[in-house]
Amino acid sequence: MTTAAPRELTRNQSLVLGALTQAEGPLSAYTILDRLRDEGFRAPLQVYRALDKLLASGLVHRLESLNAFIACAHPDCHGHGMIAFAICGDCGQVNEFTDDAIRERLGAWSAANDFQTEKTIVEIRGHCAACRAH
Amino acid sequence: MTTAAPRELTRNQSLVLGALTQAEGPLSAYTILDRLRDEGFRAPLQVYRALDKLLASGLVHRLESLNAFIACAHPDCHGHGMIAFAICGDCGQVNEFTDDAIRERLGAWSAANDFQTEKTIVEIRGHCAACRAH
DNA sequence: TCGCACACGTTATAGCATTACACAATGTAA
DNA sequence: TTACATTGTGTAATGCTATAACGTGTGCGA
Repeated sequence: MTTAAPRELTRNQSLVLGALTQAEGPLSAYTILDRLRDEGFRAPLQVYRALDKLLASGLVHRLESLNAFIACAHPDCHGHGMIAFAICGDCGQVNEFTDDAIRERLGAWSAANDFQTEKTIVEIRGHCAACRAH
Repeated sequence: MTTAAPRELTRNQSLVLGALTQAEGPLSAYTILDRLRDEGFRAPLQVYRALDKLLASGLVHRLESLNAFIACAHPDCHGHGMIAFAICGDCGQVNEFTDDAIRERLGAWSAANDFQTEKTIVEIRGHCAACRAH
């Protein structure tokens, strides 16, 4: 997997990335929009267009099971092929991690089935230790 | 992981399951609704309520990256903890499979991080062999 | 100067999911 | 039997997520 061009960010892209970086958890596109109204954002498309670029460059990840977005937890080493997320349904905290064995197994399945992988989604939903401690 | 109670299906649940079984690929809730209008379905909630039960019993799976649903490909052995899907972005075909190594690695991460897993999502998006052959 | 690529702004619309209220059928404990 | 809880159902309204289809402006290489 290769890292996308780290081209300079535009104003809108920087604002969206900033909103996600400041947030302590994932944000929906519409929540981002609300948080950037003071900066002049008026329409969802302004957010989605910025997100498209940020996703392509690996600076932001999409959580499919949440329809939400989060800043990459490893801002220096984006671009690896498989990223997994553990999502606590109680506090909303997200833990980002990678696992070479999982990546290898998914790669093996793709090879065995002649399937060309474009994106891999691994998300585990559950309850974190802190929340389970009541 | 334990299989949910295989209680008898109601009429609505049977109709929704039937629509998904007949379909050759995943269906959105609104597509199911359209296909069941002749059976008397009028509102999205009729579909979503039936889907809730079918998902809980393992007869149907939700594809998070597609916001769509598909009948379980192994109707006899539902209830296993991790199911992976390979989704072709061209033809829409979905391949369902399991992998003990992946399940084991995700379980190891959960144990190491004191995370109680409730649901695991593994989806790979890409292009199947048939579609890549033009 | 022309044409192209890209980012941006706005309005409208499409697609996915839930809330809220009302009613009927069933099972069960008092 | 009465009272209550549970479960499934029907309908309308609403909310959340994402994209289509316009048009504008700017920078840059041919």
